Amino acid sequence: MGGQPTIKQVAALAGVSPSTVSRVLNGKDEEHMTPETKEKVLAAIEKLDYTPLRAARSLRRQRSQVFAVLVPDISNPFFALLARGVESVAFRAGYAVLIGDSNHSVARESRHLSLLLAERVEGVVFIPVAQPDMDAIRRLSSSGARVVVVDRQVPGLPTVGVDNRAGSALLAEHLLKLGYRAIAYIAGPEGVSTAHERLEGFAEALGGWGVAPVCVHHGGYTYESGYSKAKNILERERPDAVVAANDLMAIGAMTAAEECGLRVPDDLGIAGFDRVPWAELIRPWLTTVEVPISRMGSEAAQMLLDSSIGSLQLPVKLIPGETCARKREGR
Amino acid sequence: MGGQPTIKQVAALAGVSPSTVSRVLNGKDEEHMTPETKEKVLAAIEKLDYTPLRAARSLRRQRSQVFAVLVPDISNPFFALLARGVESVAFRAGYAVLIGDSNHSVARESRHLSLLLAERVEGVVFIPVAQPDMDAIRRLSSSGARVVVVDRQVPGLPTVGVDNRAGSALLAEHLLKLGYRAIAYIAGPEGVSTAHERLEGFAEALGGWGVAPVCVHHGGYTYESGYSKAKNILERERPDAVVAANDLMAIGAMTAAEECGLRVPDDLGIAGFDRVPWAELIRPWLTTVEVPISRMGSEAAQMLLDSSIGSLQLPVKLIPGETCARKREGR
DNA sequence: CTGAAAGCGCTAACAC
DNA sequence: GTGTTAGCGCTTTCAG
Repeated sequence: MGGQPTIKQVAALAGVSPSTVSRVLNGKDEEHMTPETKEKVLAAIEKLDYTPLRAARSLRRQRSQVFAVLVPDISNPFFALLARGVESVAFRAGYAVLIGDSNHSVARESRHLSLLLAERVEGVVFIPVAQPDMDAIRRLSSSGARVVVVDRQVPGLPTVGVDNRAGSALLAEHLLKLGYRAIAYIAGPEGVSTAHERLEGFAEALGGWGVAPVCVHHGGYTYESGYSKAKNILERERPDAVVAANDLMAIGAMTAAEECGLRVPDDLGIAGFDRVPWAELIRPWLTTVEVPISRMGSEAAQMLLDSSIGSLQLPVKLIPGETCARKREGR
Repeated sequence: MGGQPTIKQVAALAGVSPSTVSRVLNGKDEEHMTPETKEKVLAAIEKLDYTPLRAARSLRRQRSQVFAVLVPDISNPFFALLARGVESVAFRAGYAVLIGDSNHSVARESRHLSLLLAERVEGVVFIPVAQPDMDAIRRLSSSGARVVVVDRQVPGLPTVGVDNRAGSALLAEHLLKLGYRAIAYIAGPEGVSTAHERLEGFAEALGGWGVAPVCVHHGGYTYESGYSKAKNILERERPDAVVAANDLMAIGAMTAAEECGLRVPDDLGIAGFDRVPWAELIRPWLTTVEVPISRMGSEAAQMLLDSSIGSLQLPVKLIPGETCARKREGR
C-alpha cells in the first residue's frame, strides 16, 4: 500500500536528481551520460518497481498518449473486431485505448465526444451513428484530436472504408450468373453512407444486365429488421433471392424464409455483406462480401500514429456460399 | 486551435478566481455562494466551451476516474458483451473505460497490467488467461486498484461468476431425460476454473444416473478445437451426443458431425454452454446454457463503484434447442 | 554530464 | 463568500 513510488524517491535511492531519472526514463541525452549513473538509476527503478504516472506526464507533456474507439455497439462482432485492430496497433505504440459505446444514440455519442475532449485523447477511431452531432465532432477535432471515421462517410473527416459499390456489384454479378433474376433488396438505414453505396452499387450492376430489383426496403442493419422486412417481402412478392445490405439482416431473412416454408437455397437465395466472424458457422453457408474490418481498425490506428492523415480504401472480396447456389438453368 | 481554455481563462472572463470556478465545477460550497457569482462562472464556462482537463484533475485529486476491461480477446462476442456491460455502468458514473486485449498471452496480459498501473486505473474488470502472472496482478491491486475477476477464479480476488456446476447438471439431466446415454464431453482448457467446474458438474450429474461420459477431451474453448476434438471422438467412438464446454466448441463439433455424415440431432445430439448472442442463429438451434455475461459486466462495474467488494454468483438458465431433441425411446 | 527551478491545470487548505 | 497559496508528479529549459 502507501502509494506508488515517485520519481523523487527513485532519484533519492539512486543518489541523483529527478531530472536525471527523467532523462533515463525518456532516453534523452543517453549518449552523454555516465554509464554508471544510468545503471544506478535503472537499479533504483527496478528496486522500487517504479512506473511513471501517466497523468503527471500527460499534464507536463501536453499529450495524453490515449486513443479512443467510439462505436454504436461494442457487442456487435463487426465493431468488436474493429476495436481489436485498433487496440493491437495502439498498444504496441504505447497508447492506451478508451472504449466508447454510443448505443446507437446521438445523445450518448455526443456525451462521449465531450468526455473524450476532457480526456484530451490524441486520436479517435470513430463509427458515427446515422445523424451525428457535427458540432461535438468539430469541437473534438479542433481540440487537436485526430479523428478517423471507419466504414462511414462524414464530410470533412478522413475515412478508412471499402469500396461498397464494387463489392455490391461483385455480389450482383455472382447472383446474375447463377441465374437469379427476381431479386429483392433489404437496404441499410437511410442516411448511412454505406447503406446508400451498397444499394446503388447493387442496383447499377443489375441495371447493366437489364434487371431491376423486385423491391427495395430499408432496414436498420439489425437481425430483427432483416427478419421483419423479409417477412414483409415474402408475403407480397415471389423473389427468387433476397439480398441484404449486411449479414445480420441476411440471417434475419433466413429465419423469415424458414418460417414461410421456403428452403434455402432451393426456393430462395440469400446473401449478405460484411462476413461477420461467425458467418461461416451459419448453415447453409451464407453468400457474402468480405469487409476486412479488423484491418480497417489497425489501418485507422496507424493513421492516427502517422502524421499522414488521408482517406483510405481497402479492397473487398466476394465469398460465395451455399445460400446462393442455384444453377443457371434452374433446377 | 490554440489549445483548449483553462480554468484561469474562465476565471478571468468571469472576473473571479480559479478556486471559485473550481468550486462551481465540483459543486462544493454551492449553498454559501452568491447566485450571481455562480451565474457568471457558468456563463464563462459556456462561452468558452470549457472542459476541465482530466489529467490535471487526476493528478491533483490522486484518482484517475478510469476503469479498465482486460480480456483475452475483445472480438469474442462473449467478452465484447462483458465490455458493454462494464462500459454502460462506468460511463453513467463518469468513468472512462480503457480496453485491454491480452490475446490469450500471459506476456501481453502482464504488459497490460503494468500499463494499467501506470495509468492508476481505479478498477479493473478482468478475465485472466490460463496461468496469469500473479505477481503483476498483485502489484496492480496493491497499488490501490480494485480488481474484479469475471467468469474465472483467481485466489484472493473477488469474482463475478455463475454456478457452472449447477448449469452443467441442468444440461446433463436434460440430455438424460431425452434418452441420451453415450455422451462424449469436450472440456475447456486445463487450468481454467470454469472448465473444471463445468466438467465436474456434468460428470457428477451423469453419475447420479449411473452413467459416465464415453470420453473426455480437453479443447481450448475455440471453434477449431471443438472441431478437431469432435472429429477425433467421432472417428473412434459412437456417442449419441457430444457436449462441449462452450458454444464455440459445440459449433465446431457440429461441423465435424456434418463432415462425418451424421445428422444433428437424429444421429447425434450436440450441446454447448454460454449462449453466445448468435447461438440462436445457428441451425439447428443449439442446446445450451445461458450465462448472463453482459449482466456480469455491469455487476462487476457496480462492485468497482461501490465500496463493497465481494464475490457474486449469478444464476444460469438451460436453453433447450433442436440439437438435442431425441425422444426417450429413440426414433 | 548533471542539478535547480519553474510550471503544466487543477483542487484544497487556509486566509480574509 | 471568495481569493491566495501551495503542490500533485513529471519534464524541460537553463546554469554550472
